[in-house]
Amino acid sequence: MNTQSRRQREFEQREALFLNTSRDIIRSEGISSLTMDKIAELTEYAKGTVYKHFSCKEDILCGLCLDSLGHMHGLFQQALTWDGCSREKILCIGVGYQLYTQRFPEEFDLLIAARTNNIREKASTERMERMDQVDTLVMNAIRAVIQQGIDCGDLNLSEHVLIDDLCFGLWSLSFGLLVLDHARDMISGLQVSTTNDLVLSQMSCLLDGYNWRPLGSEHDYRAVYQSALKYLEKSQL
Amino acid sequence: MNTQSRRQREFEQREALFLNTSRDIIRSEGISSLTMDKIAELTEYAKGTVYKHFSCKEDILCGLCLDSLGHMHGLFQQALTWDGCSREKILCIGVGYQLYTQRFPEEFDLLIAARTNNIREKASTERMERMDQVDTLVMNAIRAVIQQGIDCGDLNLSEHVLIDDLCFGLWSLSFGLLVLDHARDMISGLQVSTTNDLVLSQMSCLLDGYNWRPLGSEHDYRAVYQSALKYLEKSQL
DNA sequence: TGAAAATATGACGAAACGTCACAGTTTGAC
DNA sequence: GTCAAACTGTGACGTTTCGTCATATTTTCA
Repeated sequence: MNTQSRRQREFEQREALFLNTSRDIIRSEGISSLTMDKIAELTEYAKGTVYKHFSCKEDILCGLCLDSLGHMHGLFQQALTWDGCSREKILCIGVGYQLYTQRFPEEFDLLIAARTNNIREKASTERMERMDQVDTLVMNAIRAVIQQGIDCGDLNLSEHVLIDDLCFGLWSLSFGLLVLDHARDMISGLQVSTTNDLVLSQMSCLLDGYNWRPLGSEHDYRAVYQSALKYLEKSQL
Repeated sequence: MNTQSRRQREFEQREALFLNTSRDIIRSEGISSLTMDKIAELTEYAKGTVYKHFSCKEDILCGLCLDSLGHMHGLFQQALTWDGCSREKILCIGVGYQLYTQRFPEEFDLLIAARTNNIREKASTERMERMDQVDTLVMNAIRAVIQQGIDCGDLNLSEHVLIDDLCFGLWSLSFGLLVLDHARDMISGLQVSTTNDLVLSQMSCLLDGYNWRPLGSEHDYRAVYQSALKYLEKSQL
C-alpha cells in the first residue's frame, strides 16, 4: 500500500521538524524556554499534533538525545574501522565520544539529564527503551574491541575481572571526564590541561593500568590521537 | 543582640525543616511530585514563606544537594585521617565517595542533575556558588593526597602532566562509575561485578597506570578497601 | 502601651501542561 | 463522481503549578 508508506514518511518528517525546532529553541533561548506551545507555534501545527508524537516535554528531550546518539553511533562505527592495533582502536572510540560531546553540547547535556529521575519518571517507556538500546550499542562497540585485544594477545584479563568490567570502566572514565569537562566553567580554580590532552592522558593511564599493549611508553599515542581526531572529524561533514 | 541570633537560628531551623520535608516527599513520591504548595502544606507554613528561603524549586533541589554534600565532606575528612600510605588514602577517598552515593541516592541523583542546564539556568546564583565551593573541597581533598604521594616519593608525575590532571581523572572515573552504576538497572544486558569490586578494580588500574606505588601487584588493596569501608561506615552512625 | 519595623500569609494572575470533542481531510467501495 | 467510514488535526478548555505582593499578623523597643 503506497498511501500507508507515504503517511509513515510524512509522520517521520514531522517528528524531525518538531525535534529540529526544539533544538533551535534550546540553542537560542535555553532549555527552560522550551514549551509545547512554542514548538506548536513555530512549526505551525497545533499542540495536539505535537502530543501525537511525544507523550510529554521530557519525551521530546529524550527524542533529541536519541537523534544525536545516532550520530554518536556513526562515529563509533567509523572508529571501529580504524586501521590499527586494538589499543589504538579503543582510543579512537574515546575520541569519537569526545567529538560527539563537542558537536552536540546541548544534546550531551540532555544525555546527562536522562540519567536522572527527573527525566526518567516522565518520559515514555518506549523512548526510554530505545535509549537503553543505544547504551547497549555503546557497550557492544567497546566490548568488541576488548575482545579483539584479548584475541590478538595485546590484553590479558587477570582472573575475577570480567570483560564488562573493563568496558564499564572505560565508559565511566570517558563519561566522567566529558561531563565534568562539559561543566568546566562551573568548577572554579581548576588548573588542568586542555580537553584533548586530558582525555588522551587519562585514558592512556587507565589502559596502561589494564596492561593493554603496546603501553604508553612503547608507542606514540599522541600521534594516534591526533590522527584519529582528524579521521573522525572528516568522516562527517 | 540576642534577638538577632535567635531569629537567625529559627531561620536556619526552618530552612532545614523545608529541606527535610522536601526530601521526604521525593523519597516517598518521586521528584516530579515535589511542589511548592505541598511543601508549604506539610510544613504548615505559607508558600510565601518557602519563597523567603528558596528562589524557586530548583533552588530547593540544590539546597538538598548541598545538605548531603556536607556529609560527603565529612566522609572525605575522615578518609584523610586514614592511617596508611598515600595510595591507600586516595582509595579511601574513593570509598568515601561511593558511600556517599549509597547513603544519599536521591541527593546523588540531584547532584547529577545539578551538572545540567535544566537546573543551572534556574537555581539562584548564591546557591550555585556554594555548590562550586563544594567542588573545590572535593578537588582539594584529592589534591592534598596527590601532593602527599609526590612528597613521599610514591608518585612521580611525568612532564606535561599536572596535579590537577590526575585529580580530574580520579574524580571523573569515580563520578562516572557511580553515575552509571546508579543507573545500572537502566542498562540492560550488562554483566559486571558488584559496585564494590568495580570501584576497587577500576580505581586500582587507573592508579597503576599513574605508577602510584605500591602497585596493585605489590599490595593487598582488597583488604585495604574492605577496612576503609568499615572505617568510614562506622565513622557516621 | 502603642507606633514602627519585621515577618508571614494566601489569594491572585500568569504560564504551561495535557486532554478531548469536534472539525476537517482522506480513503476506497460503488 | 459520490458518500459513508476511517483517519487525522485542531485549539479551546480545565487543571496544575508557579511566583508575587498587598495585606494581616507578630515582634520590637522607646
